[in-house]
Amino acid sequence: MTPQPRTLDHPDRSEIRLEDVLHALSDPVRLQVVRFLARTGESSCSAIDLAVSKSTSTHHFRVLREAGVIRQVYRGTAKMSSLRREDLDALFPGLLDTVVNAYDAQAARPS
Amino acid sequence: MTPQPRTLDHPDRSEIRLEDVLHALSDPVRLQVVRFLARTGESSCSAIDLAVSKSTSTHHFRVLREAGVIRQVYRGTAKMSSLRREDLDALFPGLLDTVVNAYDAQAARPS
DNA sequence: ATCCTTGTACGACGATCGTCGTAGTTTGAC
DNA sequence: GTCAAACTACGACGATCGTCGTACAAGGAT
Repeated sequence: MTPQPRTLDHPDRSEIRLEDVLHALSDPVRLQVVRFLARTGESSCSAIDLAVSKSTSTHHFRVLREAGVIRQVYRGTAKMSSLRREDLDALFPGLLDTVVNAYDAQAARPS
Repeated sequence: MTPQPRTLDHPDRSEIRLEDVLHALSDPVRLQVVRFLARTGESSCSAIDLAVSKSTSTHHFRVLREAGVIRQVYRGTAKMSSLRREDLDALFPGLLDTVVNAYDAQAARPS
C-alpha cells in the first residue's frame, strides 16, 4: 500500500450535535481533558496525566473527537489534540467557556 | 400507615455535580423538557408532549430531578416540575441559558 | 362509593458505556 | 536495521441507559 498519512475522521461543523457534545462532556476524565486543552492549547494525548489505562485514554479522546469537541492530527508518533473552539463557539456560543468555568468552580468547591 | 404526603428526594445544592447535570442534559427528550420548562416556568409532567411512553417520561423526569436540574412537587394528582434556576445559576453561572439557547439554535439550524 | 386522571414501581429487553489487557502498527532516533 | 515511544484495534467484562408494558396507588369529581 502507498504510505498514506494516517488520517482521522472528524464531523463537519454542520454535523455536530448538542446532545453528543453534552454527552462527551459528561464524563470526568473527558472534562479533565477539555479543561487541560482549554488552558494549554494543542497538546499530545500523553501530555495529560489521566488516571486510566492507555486504551481507555484513546477511547476518551475518540469520543471527544467524534462528538466534534476536539480536533486531532498526527505529528510524528504523537497525536496532537486541540479544542474546536471556532466551530463550537459558532454553533453553541458560550457553551465551552461556561462548562470549563463550571468545572473549575466545582473543583474549587468545598466538598 | 398515616397518610403521609408523598415526597420526592432532591439533591442538596451542594450535592449537584456538573457531570450529572451534563449527562442529564445529553438526551433529546430531556433537553426538550428543559427547554419547555425554561419557557413556561412550572408545569405538570403531562403538559409536555413527549414522543415516549408514560413510564419513559417518568424516568426522564426522575433523571432530571436526581441530577438537580428540576424540582418536583405534588399538587393533587399532578406533579409539577420546574427548573432549579437559582441553584444552577449559583453553581454553574450561565450554563442553563447557554444550553437552552444552544438547543434552540440547533433546532433552527438548516439540517 | 365509583370512576377517571395522573403518575409510580417493577421487571424486562437490547444497546451503549467505561474500563482493561494483549497484540499490533507507525514513526523517529540510534 | 533495530529499538523504543506513542498510539490503535480488538475483544472482553460488568454496569448503566433508554425504552416499554403491565399492574398499581393517590387524588379529585361525580
